[in-house]
Amino acid sequence: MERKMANKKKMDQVILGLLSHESMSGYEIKKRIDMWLTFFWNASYGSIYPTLNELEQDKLVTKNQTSDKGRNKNIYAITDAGKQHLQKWLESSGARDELRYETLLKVFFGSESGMYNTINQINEFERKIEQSLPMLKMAYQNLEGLQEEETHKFYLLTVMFGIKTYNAYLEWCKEAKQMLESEVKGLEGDEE
Amino acid sequence: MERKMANKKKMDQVILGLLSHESMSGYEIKKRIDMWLTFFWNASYGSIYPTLNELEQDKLVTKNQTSDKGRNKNIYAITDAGKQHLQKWLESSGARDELRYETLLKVFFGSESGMYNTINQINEFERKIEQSLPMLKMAYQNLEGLQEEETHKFYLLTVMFGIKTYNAYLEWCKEAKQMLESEVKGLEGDEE
DNA sequence: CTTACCATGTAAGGCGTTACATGATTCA
DNA sequence: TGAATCATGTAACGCCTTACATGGTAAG
Repeated sequence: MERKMANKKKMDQVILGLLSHESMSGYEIKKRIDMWLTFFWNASYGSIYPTLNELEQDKLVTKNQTSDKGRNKNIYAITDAGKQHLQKWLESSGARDELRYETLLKVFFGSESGMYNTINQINEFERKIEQSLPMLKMAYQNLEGLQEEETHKFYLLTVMFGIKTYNAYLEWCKEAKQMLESEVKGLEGDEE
Repeated sequence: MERKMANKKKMDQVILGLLSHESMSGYEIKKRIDMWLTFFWNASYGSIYPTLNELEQDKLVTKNQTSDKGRNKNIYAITDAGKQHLQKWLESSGARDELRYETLLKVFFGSESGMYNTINQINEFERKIEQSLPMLKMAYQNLEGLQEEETHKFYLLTVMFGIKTYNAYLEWCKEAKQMLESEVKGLEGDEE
């Protein structure tokens, strides 16, 4: 064992990271990921709950079953071993940063579907970005005011990353559409 | 069947797209992906060759076995059905654009490893970007001169996207490190 | 009363990489 | 002669989402 991989499966670290800030349930972990990490990381229950069990078996977290008004809830807490595990990963090098943009694929093959279609695809992309930006900007403003908490500084950095790249995306959308539209004007009169 | 999915597996479209430009072998497809799409899409032989067989069975491509000086080579060509399939996808909406940046995860949990480590992680990220940018800029300059070819306009758009976002990343690296370093200066004298 | 949310989990299966396996040719 | 590149493919397996399954509580 241990021959393959050496990479992948970062769910462990995401969960340990969140638990290092605060003990919580699997359900709450999912909410935090969707709230704070969704811009650059995603997770489903189908990977969260099994991972929590693995982490418990490896003694990196402990499970505390509580019942709040008859409703069962498993609160997980990180152990010292878990903190060490997290730290080791945080200090390791070789981070994998992956982009997988179907929109760019469609743009790349744009000659097969024409300029109008490509413009439509860019518009759809632009709308998605424009819808996401306000949330990032709100997060930015909220975090700016909460600088006393050590963790917030780091949250802020990731939010800044999101805002910067999304603004770059929007600029690109404008320029790309201009390029494509200037092409169309050159052909003026050819279309009915 | 057809109940699940409705999304995913874009390898078909990537291959059809490349073959719509030019007939080629699986090996050559891999090279093209690594050359042109690597910034926003990746593929391995383990997914290319099986997909080519599926596409052939579905009559979306045809295989032509040739032997070039005793060396066997399978040249694939897109069929009319394949072109229709590609077109349908190009014109469909709901593109999935996904980012998965481990570096940002490490930054987000930066409070657990400290400012120095986070700066190191950002430096590593910065170096990777700085190494990739020259290739994108070269591609940009090459494509600018070849505007008569219809396909090149669209290649250029994706290259522009890459350059713009990478520049935004580098800006972020600078700002992020400044924020973290100003923090360190505030504590000057605390370290031995 | 019914919708939304809280809460936990499993099963199936798609997707894609890694590693392995093989062998020819080209170039230094 | 040995390394790099050309060229094709498979097996194993890890990762993750989707869909399913269940049931309680809060709010309108």
